[in-house]
Amino acid sequence: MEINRAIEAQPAGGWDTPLPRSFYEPGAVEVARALLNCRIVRPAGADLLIGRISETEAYTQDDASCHAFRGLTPRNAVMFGPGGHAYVYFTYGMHYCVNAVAGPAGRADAVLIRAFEPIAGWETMRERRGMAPLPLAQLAPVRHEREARLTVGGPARLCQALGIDRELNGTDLTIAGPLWIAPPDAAVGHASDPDILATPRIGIRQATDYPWRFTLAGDFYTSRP
DNA sequence: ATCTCGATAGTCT
DNA sequence: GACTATCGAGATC
Repeated sequence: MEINRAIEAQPAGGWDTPLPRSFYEPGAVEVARALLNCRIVRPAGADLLIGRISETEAYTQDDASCHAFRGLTPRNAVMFGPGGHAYVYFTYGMHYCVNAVAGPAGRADAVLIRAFEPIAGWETMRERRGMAPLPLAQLAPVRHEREARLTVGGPARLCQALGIDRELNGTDLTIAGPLWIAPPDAAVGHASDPDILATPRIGIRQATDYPWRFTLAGDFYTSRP
């Protein structure tokens, strides 16, 4: 297995220390693998929403299913900028999805964040998703079918849980602002290559055979392989 | 567990 | 005018 440069370049740090721009410089496939287990962080008023990224998809500018495949438009403009920014798009008349832009400026790659494990702020996430609060006795997220529906099973669910909409399009993910991505928790660590599952991407009609959807073997917080 | 379908609006041909 | 990197409800097995 080849060494993942994006992971090597990643410094140690807490949830409050965003990954640096250099993390996003490789292409979408490499960054998509490296983002597994990293933490997506979203301040929400008084509390903080944090999730452990558990499912990603890579989109490269050479790939017919990528929004940037047919060139620059107002919608996909942030994909053509430097890596480490959020590309948020609106689709099907009602849903938002978030990507982390990858590659250097001029290379329009992006990584779709499809699922995460709620780590902090799950009460707020449930509220935003329109789900009933859990019983008071439950002090932490439980690995339950109902709980998975919170942030797993489609990329628009996690956007709803985190309150991500078009206003966050273009957000710099390398600074601690309204949305950023931090390294994995030290106790969790980076995904090791042998644990990463690569399967076809979901919901596309072009280039359906590229195995560019990444999950972790045995991870509860991912839709079925 | 797996399916079909409707909602709903922005983007591009 | 067609299509969409979707979700949730409801039907059906």
